[in-house]
Amino acid sequence: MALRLFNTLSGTVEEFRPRVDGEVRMYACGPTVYDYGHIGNFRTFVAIDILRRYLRQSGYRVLHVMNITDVDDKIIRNSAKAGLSVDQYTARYQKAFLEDAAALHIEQPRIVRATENIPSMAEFIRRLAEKEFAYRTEDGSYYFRIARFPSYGKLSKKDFAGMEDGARVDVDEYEKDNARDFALWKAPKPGEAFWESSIGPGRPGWHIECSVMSMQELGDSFDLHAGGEDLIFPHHENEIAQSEALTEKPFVRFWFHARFLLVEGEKMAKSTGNFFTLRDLVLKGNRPSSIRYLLASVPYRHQLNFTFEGLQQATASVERLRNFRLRLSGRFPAGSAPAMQDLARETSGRLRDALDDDLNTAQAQAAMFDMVRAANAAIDSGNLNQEDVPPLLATLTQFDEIFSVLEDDDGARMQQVVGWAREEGKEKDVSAELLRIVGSAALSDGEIERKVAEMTAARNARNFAASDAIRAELNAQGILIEQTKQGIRWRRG
RNA sequence: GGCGCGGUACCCAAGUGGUAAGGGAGAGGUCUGCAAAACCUUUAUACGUGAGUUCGAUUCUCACCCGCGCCUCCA
Repeated sequence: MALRLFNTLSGTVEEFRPRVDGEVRMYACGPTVYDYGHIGNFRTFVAIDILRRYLRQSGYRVLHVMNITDVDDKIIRNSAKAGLSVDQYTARYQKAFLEDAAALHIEQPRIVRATENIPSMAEFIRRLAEKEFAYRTEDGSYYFRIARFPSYGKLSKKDFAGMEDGARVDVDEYEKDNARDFALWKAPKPGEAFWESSIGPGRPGWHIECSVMSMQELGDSFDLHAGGEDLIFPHHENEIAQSEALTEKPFVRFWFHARFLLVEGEKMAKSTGNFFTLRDLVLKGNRPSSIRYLLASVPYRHQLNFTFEGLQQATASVERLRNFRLRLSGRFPAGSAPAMQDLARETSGRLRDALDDDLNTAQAQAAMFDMVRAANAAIDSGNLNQEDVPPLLATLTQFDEIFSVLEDDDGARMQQVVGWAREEGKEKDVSAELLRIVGSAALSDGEIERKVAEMTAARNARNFAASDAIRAELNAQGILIEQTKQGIRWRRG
Protein backbone atom coordinates (compact mmCIF):
# COMPACT_ATOMS: atom_id res chain seq x y z
CA MET A 1 0.00 0.00 0.00
CA ALA A 2 1.10 3.53 -0.64
CA LEU A 3 0.26 6.78 1.02
CA ARG A 4 -3.25 7.99 0.36
CA LEU A 5 -4.09 11.56 1.27
CA PHE A 6 -7.18 13.67 1.22
CA ASN A 7 -6.79 16.34 -1.41
CA THR A 8 -8.91 19.42 -0.83
CA LEU A 9 -8.78 20.21 -4.54
CA SER A 10 -10.42 16.94 -5.61
CA GLY A 11 -12.38 16.51 -2.41
CA THR A 12 -11.34 12.87 -2.20
CA VAL A 13 -8.65 10.68 -0.78
CA GLU A 14 -6.12 9.99 -3.52
CA GLU A 15 -2.94 8.06 -3.81
CA PHE A 16 -0.13 10.50 -3.29
CA ARG A 17 2.32 10.65 -6.15
CA PRO A 18 4.88 13.40 -6.48
CA ARG A 19 5.81 14.84 -9.85
CA VAL A 20 9.32 13.48 -9.60
CA ASP A 21 9.85 9.99 -8.25
CA GLY A 22 11.37 9.89 -4.83
CA GLU A 23 11.14 13.60 -4.18
CA VAL A 24 8.40 15.68 -2.60
CA ARG A 25 8.28 19.40 -2.89
CA MET A 26 5.99 20.89 -0.31
CA TYR A 27 5.13 24.31 0.95
CA ALA A 28 3.39 25.13 4.20
CA CYS A 29 1.85 28.42 5.15
CA GLY A 30 3.62 29.49 8.29
CA PRO A 31 2.70 31.94 11.01
CA THR A 32 2.05 35.63 10.88
CA VAL A 33 4.35 36.77 13.64
CA TYR A 34 2.32 39.37 15.47
CA ASP A 35 1.87 37.38 18.69
CA TYR A 36 2.89 34.14 20.38
CA GLY A 37 1.75 30.97 18.69
CA HIS A 38 -1.35 29.38 20.14
CA ILE A 39 -2.31 25.79 20.50
CA GLY A 40 -4.48 25.92 17.38
CA ASN A 41 -1.55 27.11 15.30
CA PHE A 42 0.49 24.25 16.61
CA ARG A 43 -2.13 21.67 15.83
CA THR A 44 -1.68 22.55 12.21
CA PHE A 45 2.09 22.62 12.39
CA VAL A 46 2.21 19.29 14.19
CA ALA A 47 -0.05 17.80 11.51
CA ILE A 48 2.24 19.11 8.79
CA ASP A 49 5.25 17.83 10.69
CA ILE A 50 3.72 14.38 10.83
CA LEU A 51 3.08 14.53 7.11
CA ARG A 52 6.66 15.59 6.47
CA ARG A 53 8.07 12.89 8.72
CA TYR A 54 5.91 10.20 7.19
CA LEU A 55 6.82 11.21 3.67
CA ARG A 56 10.44 10.88 4.63
CA GLN A 57 9.84 7.55 6.34
CA SER A 58 8.13 6.42 3.15
CA GLY A 59 11.39 6.98 1.34
CA TYR A 60 10.93 10.42 -0.17
CA ARG A 61 13.44 13.17 -0.14
CA VAL A 62 11.38 16.07 1.17
CA LEU A 63 11.94 19.67 0.20
CA HIS A 64 9.80 21.52 2.67
CA VAL A 65 9.53 25.28 2.63
CA MET A 66 7.58 27.41 5.05
CA ASN A 67 7.01 31.11 5.00
CA ILE A 68 6.96 33.46 7.90
CA THR A 69 4.64 36.38 7.29
CA ASP A 70 6.52 39.22 8.88
CA VAL A 71 4.54 42.07 7.40
CA ASP A 72 0.80 42.56 7.31
CA ASP A 73 -1.76 45.12 8.44
CA LYS A 74 -1.81 43.89 12.02
CA ILE A 75 1.97 43.91 12.28
CA ILE A 76 2.18 47.41 10.85
CA ARG A 77 -0.48 48.63 13.24
CA ASN A 78 0.93 46.91 16.32
CA SER A 79 4.53 47.84 15.65
CA ALA A 80 3.59 51.48 15.17
CA LYS A 81 1.67 51.38 18.42
CA ALA A 82 4.69 49.89 20.17
CA GLY A 83 6.99 52.46 18.62
CA LEU A 84 9.09 49.77 16.99
CA SER A 85 10.10 49.05 13.43
CA VAL A 86 8.39 46.13 11.76
CA ASP A 87 11.57 44.07 12.08
CA GLN A 88 12.05 44.87 15.73
CA TYR A 89 8.44 44.07 16.46
CA THR A 90 8.37 40.72 14.68
CA ALA A 91 11.80 39.53 15.85
CA ARG A 92 10.65 38.38 19.27
CA TYR A 93 7.65 36.50 17.91
CA GLN A 94 9.69 34.81 15.23
CA LYS A 95 12.17 33.67 17.83
CA ALA A 96 9.37 32.50 20.11
CA PHE A 97 7.69 30.61 17.30
CA LEU A 98 10.84 28.75 16.36
CA GLU A 99 11.54 27.88 19.99
CA ASP A 100 7.98 26.67 20.52
CA ALA A 101 8.07 24.60 17.36
CA ALA A 102 11.36 23.04 18.47
CA ALA A 103 9.89 22.28 21.89
CA LEU A 104 7.13 20.36 20.12
CA HIS A 105 9.72 18.52 18.01
CA ILE A 106 8.43 20.12 14.86
CA GLU A 107 11.28 19.76 12.42
CA GLN A 108 12.26 23.04 10.95
CA PRO A 109 11.56 23.45 7.26
CA ARG A 110 13.48 25.84 5.07
CA ILE A 111 12.13 29.23 6.08
CA VAL A 112 11.45 32.15 3.79
CA ARG A 113 10.31 35.57 4.92
CA ALA A 114 7.95 37.94 3.21
CA THR A 115 10.04 41.05 3.83
CA GLU A 116 13.05 39.41 2.20
CA ASN A 117 11.21 38.85 -1.07
CA ILE A 118 9.44 42.08 -1.78
CA PRO A 119 11.19 42.86 -5.08
CA SER A 120 10.13 39.47 -6.46
CA MET A 121 6.57 40.13 -5.38
CA ALA A 122 6.51 43.51 -7.08
CA GLU A 123 7.85 41.91 -10.22
CA PHE A 124 5.24 39.17 -10.05
CA ILE A 125 2.48 41.76 -9.74
CA ARG A 126 3.91 43.79 -12.59
CA ARG A 127 3.76 40.75 -14.83
CA LEU A 128 0.20 39.98 -13.71
CA ALA A 129 -0.75 43.56 -14.62
CA GLU A 130 0.92 43.11 -17.98
CA LYS A 131 -1.33 40.13 -18.60
CA GLU A 132 -4.30 42.18 -17.36
CA PHE A 133 -4.94 39.92 -14.39
CA ALA A 134 -4.02 42.80 -12.13
CA TYR A 135 -4.94 46.44 -12.20
CA ARG A 136 -3.74 49.50 -10.42
CA THR A 137 -6.11 51.77 -8.56
CA GLU A 138 -5.72 55.53 -8.19
CA ASP A 139 -3.91 55.37 -4.87
CA GLY A 140 -1.27 53.02 -6.29
CA SER A 141 -2.65 49.74 -4.93
CA TYR A 142 -2.95 46.67 -7.13
CA TYR A 143 -5.80 44.19 -7.19
CA PHE A 144 -6.31 40.82 -8.81
CA ARG A 145 -9.17 40.72 -11.29
CA ILE A 146 -10.94 37.48 -10.53
CA ALA A 147 -13.37 37.92 -13.41
CA ARG A 148 -10.42 37.10 -15.67
CA PHE A 149 -9.82 33.82 -13.91
CA PRO A 150 -12.82 31.56 -14.62
CA SER A 151 -11.81 28.67 -12.38
CA TYR A 152 -11.73 30.93 -9.34
CA GLY A 153 -13.39 28.98 -6.51
CA LYS A 154 -12.25 25.51 -7.58
CA LEU A 155 -10.44 24.81 -4.33
CA SER A 156 -13.07 26.11 -1.93
CA LYS A 157 -15.90 24.86 -4.13
CA LYS A 158 -17.46 28.26 -4.38
CA ASP A 159 -19.40 29.43 -7.36
CA PHE A 160 -18.60 32.94 -8.43
CA ALA A 161 -20.17 32.57 -11.85
CA GLY A 162 -22.72 35.28 -11.20
CA MET A 163 -20.09 37.88 -10.57
CA GLU A 164 -19.82 40.49 -13.26
CA ASP A 165 -16.72 42.45 -13.89
CA GLY A 166 -17.47 45.99 -12.88
CA ALA A 167 -20.30 45.20 -10.52
CA ARG A 168 -19.94 47.70 -7.71
CA VAL A 169 -21.08 45.70 -4.74
CA ASP A 170 -19.57 47.32 -1.75
CA VAL A 171 -19.43 51.09 -1.53
CA ASP A 172 -16.49 50.96 0.84
CA GLU A 173 -14.43 49.23 -1.78
CA TYR A 174 -15.34 51.60 -4.58
CA GLU A 175 -11.89 51.52 -6.05
CA LYS A 176 -12.09 47.86 -6.87
CA ASP A 177 -13.71 46.69 -10.09
CA ASN A 178 -15.35 43.87 -8.18
CA ALA A 179 -15.87 43.39 -4.48
CA ARG A 180 -14.22 39.97 -4.62
CA ASP A 181 -11.04 41.28 -6.20
CA PHE A 182 -8.27 40.99 -3.67
CA ALA A 183 -5.30 43.16 -2.92
CA LEU A 184 -1.95 42.23 -4.38
CA TRP A 185 -0.20 45.38 -3.30
CA LYS A 186 -1.30 48.02 -0.85
CA ALA A 187 -0.26 51.61 -1.30
CA PRO A 188 0.91 53.16 1.97
CA LYS A 189 -1.39 55.36 3.94
CA PRO A 190 0.26 58.35 5.62
CA GLY A 191 2.63 57.27 8.38
CA GLU A 192 2.57 53.57 7.48
CA ALA A 193 5.61 51.44 6.87
CA PHE A 194 6.23 50.79 3.17
CA TRP A 195 8.78 49.47 0.72
CA GLU A 196 9.92 51.10 -2.51
CA SER A 197 9.53 48.79 -5.48
CA SER A 198 9.32 48.55 -9.23
CA ILE A 199 5.57 49.12 -9.01
CA GLY A 200 5.82 52.00 -6.57
CA PRO A 201 5.81 52.32 -2.79
CA GLY A 202 3.69 50.05 -0.69
CA ARG A 203 3.51 46.64 0.91
CA PRO A 204 2.51 43.26 -0.42
CA GLY A 205 -0.97 41.86 0.05
CA TRP A 206 -1.09 38.74 2.13
CA HIS A 207 -1.61 36.14 -0.59
CA ILE A 208 1.08 37.20 -2.99
CA GLU A 209 3.99 36.21 -0.76
CA CYS A 210 3.09 32.54 -0.79
CA SER A 211 2.70 32.38 -4.55
CA VAL A 212 5.99 34.12 -5.13
CA MET A 213 8.07 32.37 -2.53
CA SER A 214 6.72 28.89 -3.08
CA MET A 215 7.29 29.05 -6.82
CA GLN A 216 10.70 30.59 -6.33
CA GLU A 217 11.76 27.76 -4.04
CA LEU A 218 9.91 24.83 -5.53
CA GLY A 219 9.08 25.64 -9.13
CA ASP A 220 5.96 26.76 -10.98
CA SER A 221 4.24 23.47 -10.22
CA PHE A 222 4.91 21.48 -7.10
CA ASP A 223 3.48 18.58 -5.13
CA LEU A 224 1.95 19.65 -1.88
CA HIS A 225 0.70 22.78 -0.23
CA ALA A 226 -0.43 22.69 3.40
CA GLY A 227 -2.06 24.87 5.98
CA GLY A 228 -4.99 25.26 8.34
CA GLU A 229 -8.50 24.80 7.02
CA ASP A 230 -9.23 28.49 7.26
CA LEU A 231 -6.69 29.11 4.54
CA ILE A 232 -8.69 27.26 1.92
CA PHE A 233 -10.59 30.43 1.28
CA PRO A 234 -9.54 33.01 0.49
CA HIS A 235 -5.81 32.53 0.93
CA HIS A 236 -5.16 29.39 -1.06
CA GLU A 237 -7.84 30.13 -3.59
CA ASN A 238 -6.12 33.41 -4.24
CA GLU A 239 -2.72 31.80 -4.44
CA ILE A 240 -4.00 29.49 -7.14
CA ALA A 241 -5.52 32.37 -9.06
CA GLN A 242 -2.37 34.48 -8.99
CA SER A 243 -0.03 31.66 -9.75
CA GLU A 244 -1.96 29.95 -12.49
CA ALA A 245 -2.90 33.25 -14.08
CA LEU A 246 0.75 34.04 -14.45
CA THR A 247 2.25 30.68 -15.38
CA GLU A 248 -0.75 29.03 -17.04
CA LYS A 249 0.40 25.83 -15.36
CA PRO A 250 -1.20 23.89 -12.51
CA PHE A 251 0.15 25.42 -9.33
CA VAL A 252 -0.13 22.59 -6.80
CA ARG A 253 -1.24 18.99 -7.10
CA PHE A 254 -2.22 18.17 -3.51
CA TRP A 255 -3.77 20.54 -1.04
CA PHE A 256 -3.53 19.46 2.58
CA HIS A 257 -5.60 21.19 5.26
CA ALA A 258 -5.70 20.53 8.97
CA ARG A 259 -8.95 21.02 10.78
CA PHE A 260 -9.34 23.54 13.56
CA LEU A 261 -9.39 22.33 17.10
CA LEU A 262 -11.81 23.05 19.89
CA VAL A 263 -10.63 23.93 23.36
CA GLU A 264 -12.71 22.49 26.19
CA GLY A 265 -15.47 21.87 23.68
CA GLU A 266 -15.63 25.36 22.30
CA LYS A 267 -14.01 27.29 19.54
CA MET A 268 -10.89 28.83 20.92
CA ALA A 269 -11.31 32.55 21.34
CA LYS A 270 -9.86 35.19 23.56
CA SER A 271 -13.37 36.27 24.50
CA THR A 272 -14.27 32.75 25.66
CA GLY A 273 -11.26 32.58 27.92
CA ASN A 274 -10.09 29.33 26.35
CA PHE A 275 -7.33 30.84 24.29
CA PHE A 276 -3.94 29.34 25.05
CA THR A 277 -0.54 29.96 23.62
CA LEU A 278 1.94 27.12 23.89
CA ARG A 279 3.73 29.14 26.53
CA ASP A 280 0.55 29.53 28.58
CA LEU A 281 0.29 25.76 28.70
CA VAL A 282 3.91 25.21 29.61
CA LEU A 283 3.67 27.83 32.35
CA LYS A 284 0.86 25.77 33.81
CA GLY A 285 3.22 22.82 33.95
CA ASN A 286 2.18 20.93 30.83
CA ARG A 287 4.91 19.10 29.00
CA PRO A 288 5.61 19.77 25.35
CA SER A 289 5.68 16.02 24.73
CA SER A 290 2.16 15.66 26.17
CA ILE A 291 0.94 18.51 24.03
CA ARG A 292 2.48 17.05 20.91
CA TYR A 293 1.05 13.64 21.65
CA LEU A 294 -2.44 15.00 22.21
CA LEU A 295 -2.29 17.14 19.07
CA ALA A 296 -1.13 14.14 17.08
CA SER A 297 -3.59 11.66 18.49
CA VAL A 298 -6.64 12.79 16.55
CA PRO A 299 -6.30 12.46 12.77
CA TYR A 300 -5.68 15.86 11.22
CA ARG A 301 -8.99 16.08 9.35
CA HIS A 302 -11.05 15.58 12.49
CA GLN A 303 -11.97 18.22 14.94
CA LEU A 304 -9.84 17.71 18.02
CA ASN A 305 -11.17 18.71 21.40
CA PHE A 306 -8.19 19.97 23.32
CA THR A 307 -8.78 19.68 27.06
CA PHE A 308 -6.68 19.69 30.18
CA GLU A 309 -7.97 16.25 31.00
CA GLY A 310 -6.86 15.13 27.58
CA LEU A 311 -3.45 16.51 28.32
CA GLN A 312 -3.26 14.42 31.49
CA GLN A 313 -4.25 11.38 29.51
CA ALA A 314 -1.65 12.13 26.88
CA THR A 315 0.99 12.41 29.57
CA ALA A 316 0.04 8.98 30.85
CA SER A 317 0.17 7.51 27.36
CA VAL A 318 3.61 8.92 26.70
CA GLU A 319 4.77 7.59 30.07
CA ARG A 320 3.58 4.15 29.11
CA LEU A 321 5.60 4.23 25.92
CA ARG A 322 8.69 5.55 27.66
CA ASN A 323 8.37 2.92 30.38
CA PHE A 324 8.14 0.23 27.77
CA ARG A 325 11.33 1.36 26.13
CA LEU A 326 13.01 1.47 29.51
CA ARG A 327 11.78 -2.04 30.17
CA LEU A 328 13.26 -3.29 26.91
CA SER A 329 16.66 -2.12 28.07
CA GLY A 330 16.64 -4.84 30.72
CA ARG A 331 18.29 -8.27 30.51
CA PHE A 332 16.54 -11.18 28.89
CA PRO A 333 17.41 -14.82 28.29
CA ALA A 334 19.41 -15.56 25.15
CA GLY A 335 17.57 -16.66 22.05
CA SER A 336 14.52 -15.46 20.26
CA ALA A 337 10.81 -16.14 20.31
CA PRO A 338 9.01 -16.41 16.97
CA ALA A 339 5.90 -14.83 18.48
CA MET A 340 7.83 -11.70 19.41
CA GLN A 341 9.53 -11.50 16.04
CA ASP A 342 6.11 -11.75 14.40
CA LEU A 343 4.68 -9.17 16.75
CA ALA A 344 7.34 -6.63 15.84
CA ARG A 345 6.91 -7.27 12.13
CA GLU A 346 3.12 -7.18 12.21
CA THR A 347 3.08 -4.00 14.25
CA SER A 348 5.47 -2.38 11.83
CA GLY A 349 3.07 -3.22 9.02
CA ARG A 350 0.10 -1.92 10.97
CA LEU A 351 1.88 1.36 11.60
CA ARG A 352 2.53 1.76 7.90
CA ASP A 353 -1.02 0.82 6.94
CA ALA A 354 -2.49 3.27 9.43
CA LEU A 355 -0.38 6.17 8.28
CA ASP A 356 -0.77 5.28 4.62
CA ASP A 357 -4.48 5.69 5.24
CA ASP A 358 -4.53 9.48 5.18
CA LEU A 359 -2.28 9.64 8.24
CA ASN A 360 -4.55 7.81 10.64
CA THR A 361 -2.50 8.57 13.71
CA ALA A 362 -5.11 7.17 16.10
CA GLN A 363 -4.81 3.76 14.50
CA ALA A 364 -1.06 3.93 14.50
CA GLN A 365 -1.16 4.59 18.23
CA ALA A 366 -3.54 1.69 18.75
CA ALA A 367 -1.16 -0.62 16.88
CA MET A 368 1.73 0.58 18.97
CA PHE A 369 -0.06 -0.01 22.25
CA ASP A 370 -1.13 -3.47 21.15
CA MET A 371 2.52 -4.30 20.71
CA VAL A 372 3.47 -2.74 24.02
CA ARG A 373 0.88 -4.74 25.88
CA ALA A 374 1.76 -8.04 24.20
CA ALA A 375 5.48 -7.52 24.72
CA ASN A 376 5.00 -6.51 28.34
CA ALA A 377 2.98 -9.64 28.93
CA ALA A 378 5.74 -11.69 27.30
CA ILE A 379 8.32 -10.08 29.55
CA ASP A 380 6.19 -10.87 32.60
CA SER A 381 5.86 -14.49 31.60
CA GLY A 382 9.51 -14.87 30.62
CA ASN A 383 8.70 -15.30 26.95
CA LEU A 384 10.78 -12.48 25.62
CA ASN A 385 14.36 -13.18 24.70
CA GLN A 386 17.39 -11.06 24.06
CA GLU A 387 17.20 -11.32 20.28
CA ASP A 388 13.60 -10.13 20.29
CA VAL A 389 14.61 -6.78 21.63
CA PRO A 390 16.09 -5.23 18.47
CA PRO A 391 13.04 -5.80 16.25
CA LEU A 392 10.68 -4.55 18.97
CA LEU A 393 12.87 -1.53 19.49
CA ALA A 394 13.03 -0.93 15.76
CA THR A 395 9.24 -0.87 15.56
CA LEU A 396 9.06 1.49 18.50
CA THR A 397 11.55 3.72 16.73
CA GLN A 398 9.51 3.55 13.54
CA PHE A 399 6.60 4.89 15.57
CA ASP A 400 8.66 7.55 17.23
CA GLU A 401 10.12 8.80 13.97
CA ILE A 402 6.61 10.10 13.38
CA PHE A 403 5.29 10.90 16.84
CA SER A 404 8.57 11.93 18.44
CA VAL A 405 7.60 11.72 22.08
CA LEU A 406 10.01 9.13 23.46
CA GLU A 407 12.96 11.40 24.04
CA ASP A 408 12.39 13.22 27.29
CA ASP A 409 13.72 16.72 26.83
CA ASP A 410 10.69 18.30 28.46
CA GLY A 411 12.69 19.56 31.40
CA ALA A 412 15.15 21.45 29.24
CA ARG A 413 12.44 22.89 27.02
CA MET A 414 10.41 23.95 30.00
CA GLN A 415 13.44 25.49 31.64
CA GLN A 416 13.68 27.74 28.59
CA VAL A 417 10.13 28.93 29.19
CA VAL A 418 10.91 29.66 32.82
CA GLY A 419 13.82 31.82 31.64
CA TRP A 420 11.59 33.60 29.18
CA ALA A 421 8.94 34.22 31.83
CA ARG A 422 11.55 35.84 34.06
CA GLU A 423 12.76 38.10 31.26
CA GLU A 424 9.21 39.09 30.44
CA GLY A 425 8.26 39.77 34.03
CA LYS A 426 5.79 36.88 34.03
CA GLU A 427 7.41 35.07 36.91
CA LYS A 428 4.15 34.97 38.81
CA ASP A 429 2.68 32.81 36.05
CA VAL A 430 5.27 30.08 36.58
CA SER A 431 3.35 27.24 38.23
CA ALA A 432 4.61 24.96 40.95
CA GLU A 433 4.16 22.04 38.60
CA LEU A 434 6.43 23.65 36.03
CA LEU A 435 9.10 24.22 38.66
CA ARG A 436 8.78 20.64 39.83
CA ILE A 437 9.38 19.26 36.35
CA VAL A 438 12.21 21.64 35.65
CA GLY A 439 13.69 20.70 39.01
CA SER A 440 13.66 17.00 38.18
CA ALA A 441 15.78 17.79 35.14
CA ALA A 442 18.30 19.69 37.23
CA LEU A 443 20.16 16.65 38.58
CA SER A 444 22.52 15.06 36.10
CA ASP A 445 22.22 11.41 35.19
CA GLY A 446 25.59 10.81 36.85
CA GLU A 447 24.50 12.30 40.14
CA ILE A 448 21.35 10.25 40.12
CA GLU A 449 23.22 7.06 39.25
CA ARG A 450 25.55 7.69 42.16
CA LYS A 451 22.66 8.07 44.60
CA VAL A 452 20.97 5.00 43.20
CA ALA A 453 24.17 3.00 43.70
CA GLU A 454 24.31 4.16 47.31
CA MET A 455 20.71 3.20 47.75
CA THR A 456 21.31 -0.24 46.29
CA ALA A 457 24.27 -0.80 48.58
CA ALA A 458 22.20 0.19 51.59
CA ARG A 459 19.42 -2.16 50.58
CA ASN A 460 21.81 -5.02 50.02
CA ALA A 461 23.06 -4.44 53.54
CA ARG A 462 19.40 -4.43 54.58
CA ASN A 463 19.90 -0.96 55.94
CA PHE A 464 16.42 0.16 54.96
CA ALA A 465 16.53 3.36 56.95
CA ALA A 466 19.48 4.62 54.91
CA SER A 467 17.98 3.38 51.65
CA ASP A 468 14.63 5.02 52.37
CA ALA A 469 16.35 8.29 53.20
CA ILE A 470 18.05 8.36 49.80
CA ARG A 471 14.79 7.44 48.12
CA ALA A 472 13.01 10.26 49.89
CA GLU A 473 15.74 12.67 48.90
CA LEU A 474 15.55 11.70 45.24
CA ASN A 475 11.76 11.78 45.26
CA ALA A 476 11.90 15.26 46.66
CA GLN A 477 14.00 16.26 43.67
CA GLY A 478 11.46 14.90 41.25
CA ILE A 479 13.17 11.58 40.57
CA LEU A 480 10.92 8.54 40.61
CA ILE A 481 12.45 5.39 42.01
CA GLU A 482 11.16 2.04 40.94
CA GLN A 483 12.30 -1.02 42.76
CA THR A 484 12.09 -4.03 40.49
CA LYS A 485 13.36 -7.58 40.58
CA GLN A 486 16.26 -6.52 38.44
CA GLY A 487 17.24 -3.71 40.73
CA ILE A 488 16.44 -0.05 40.96
CA ARG A 489 15.21 1.81 37.93
CA TRP A 490 14.81 5.55 37.99
CA ARG A 491 13.29 8.24 35.84
CA ARG A 492 12.43 11.86 36.03
CA GLY A 493 8.85 12.44 37.05
C1' G B 1 -28.90 31.51 3.33
C1' G B 2 -24.60 28.62 0.56
C1' C B 3 -20.80 24.76 1.24
C1' G B 4 -18.88 21.11 4.69
C1' C B 5 -17.86 18.03 9.17
C1' G B 6 -19.26 15.38 13.45
C1' G B 7 -22.59 12.94 17.36
C1' U B 8 -19.39 5.62 19.52
C1' A B 9 -18.51 3.33 26.98
C1' C B 10 -17.17 7.64 32.97
C1' C B 11 -13.56 10.85 29.73
C1' C B 12 -10.60 11.17 24.98
C1' A B 13 -11.04 8.52 20.47
C1' A B 14 -10.51 4.74 15.91
C1' G B 15 -13.44 1.65 12.91
C1' U B 16 -16.31 -1.98 9.81
C1' G B 17 -22.59 -4.17 5.75
C1' G B 18 -22.23 -9.60 9.65
C1' U B 19 -23.06 -7.50 16.19
C1' A B 20 -17.44 -2.70 18.54
C1' A B 21 -9.36 -0.54 18.07
C1' G B 22 -6.46 2.04 21.43
C1' G B 23 -5.43 5.45 25.53
C1' G B 24 -7.03 7.54 30.27
C1' A B 25 -9.91 6.76 34.64
C1' G B 26 -12.32 2.91 37.84
C1' A B 27 -12.13 -2.25 39.71
C1' G B 28 -9.29 -6.78 40.55
C1' G B 29 -4.43 -8.98 40.54
C1' U B 30 1.21 -9.73 40.21
C1' C B 31 5.72 -7.88 42.17
C1' U B 32 7.66 -5.63 46.86
C1' G B 33 11.25 -5.03 53.69
C1' C B 34 7.64 -0.96 53.52
C1' A B 35 5.93 2.39 50.03
C1' A B 36 5.66 4.02 45.25
C1' A B 37 6.03 2.85 40.45
C1' A B 38 5.61 -0.64 36.83
C1' C B 39 3.12 -4.61 34.56
C1' C B 40 -1.26 -7.89 33.68
C1' U B 41 -6.64 -8.67 33.64
C1' U B 42 -11.25 -6.33 33.32
C1' U B 43 -15.06 -2.48 31.92
C1' A B 44 -20.29 -0.58 25.34
C1' U B 45 -26.92 -6.33 24.06
C1' A B 46 -24.37 -1.74 21.36
C1' C B 47 -22.45 3.24 18.19
C1' G B 48 -27.79 11.03 18.67
C1' U B 49 -33.47 10.01 17.42
C1' G B 50 -37.08 7.97 13.97
C1' A B 51 -38.00 5.52 9.47
C1' G B 52 -36.20 2.88 5.06
C1' U B 53 -32.90 -0.51 1.97
C1' U B 54 -30.89 -5.46 3.28
C1' C B 55 -30.88 -12.22 5.19
C1' G B 56 -28.34 -8.74 8.41
C1' A B 57 -26.70 -1.54 9.73
C1' U B 58 -23.23 1.42 14.30
C1' U B 59 -21.49 1.19 9.15
C1' C B 60 -25.86 2.73 3.17
C1' U B 61 -30.49 6.20 2.23
C1' C B 62 -34.02 9.87 4.04
C1' A B 63 -35.97 12.97 7.89
C1' C B 64 -35.30 15.18 12.53
C1' C B 65 -32.48 16.84 16.97
C1' C B 66 -27.77 18.51 18.84
C1' G B 67 -22.63 20.33 18.32
C1' C B 68 -18.96 22.46 15.12
C1' G B 69 -16.31 24.70 10.81
C1' C B 70 -15.76 27.88 6.33
C1' C B 71 -18.29 31.74 3.55
C1' U B 72 -14.64 38.46 6.80
C1' C B 73 -8.68 38.79 9.90
C1' C B 74 -7.90 33.80 11.87
C1' A B 75 -3.76 27.59 12.04
